[in-house]
Amino acid sequence: METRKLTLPHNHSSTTAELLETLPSPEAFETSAFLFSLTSDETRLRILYLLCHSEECVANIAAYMDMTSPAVSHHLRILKNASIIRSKKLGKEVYYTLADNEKATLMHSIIDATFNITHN
Amino acid sequence: METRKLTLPHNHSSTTAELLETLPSPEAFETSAFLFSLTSDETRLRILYLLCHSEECVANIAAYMDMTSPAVSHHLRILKNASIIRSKKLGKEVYYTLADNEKATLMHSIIDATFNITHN
DNA sequence: ATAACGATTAAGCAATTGTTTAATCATTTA
DNA sequence: TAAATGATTAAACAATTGCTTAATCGTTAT
Repeated sequence: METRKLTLPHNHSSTTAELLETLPSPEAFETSAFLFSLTSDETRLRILYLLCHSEECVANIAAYMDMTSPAVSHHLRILKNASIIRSKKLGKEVYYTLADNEKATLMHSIIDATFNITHN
Repeated sequence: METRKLTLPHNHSSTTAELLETLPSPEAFETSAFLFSLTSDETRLRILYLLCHSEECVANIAAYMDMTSPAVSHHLRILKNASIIRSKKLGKEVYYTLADNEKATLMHSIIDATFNITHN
């Protein structure tokens, strides 16, 4: 395993050098940024918020969002691929809701925390 | 004030209709999505993480990120405009660090919470 | 004063992303 | 079996975004 030796142009403080030793892994940064990207789109955030509080079929989500079903389907696939939501098929309809795992719970609480600040 | 009356195509459950009454405001969705967009870019997330734990000048951030200073400056401006970081000028150098306000604290704790999951 | 250095700005570009439209798949109903 | 309905897929397009390069601004040092 290769580790890059980093020499800063200006050595102002010692904390930064120490910090570099205890850094989250590149994968942690990558997957964290990806999780944030899921809710960085307003449309997707609204869909996810809805699914945090109910279980709905695509047609209803589309009506609620005032969007076409292909557009909604696109966002649902992104959230589903990320394992943030789950789906079940009943007849012709596919019902989506928040998944039951650590990542989904994290996203839910992050959204709630943000709304506590941005509300009003 | 106009409120849109929404009729869902399929009325499966009553919870969704109730949910629509207690929805966060459109502005809350907008500003929340914007906050998430700040850390949805891996580069910006790494910069913000660094500034959560130290105060550094642009040249050092650029060295740490292995990026050009214009590229770093671009991300710093985005974070600064969002009031997540603050800057002070000392001589030729501009030092950046996490801002001291509710939004910045929120972002910091959100990042920490996410790393707790994505780490390993 | 002028040269050097750190930082920012601006223009151009490549890549990514969200939406539209049309077509297809799957299930149910007539 | 054929028509209708809900959902997904795919291609095309517009808009956004992050980075590069070059130019400019501000401060310090020669």
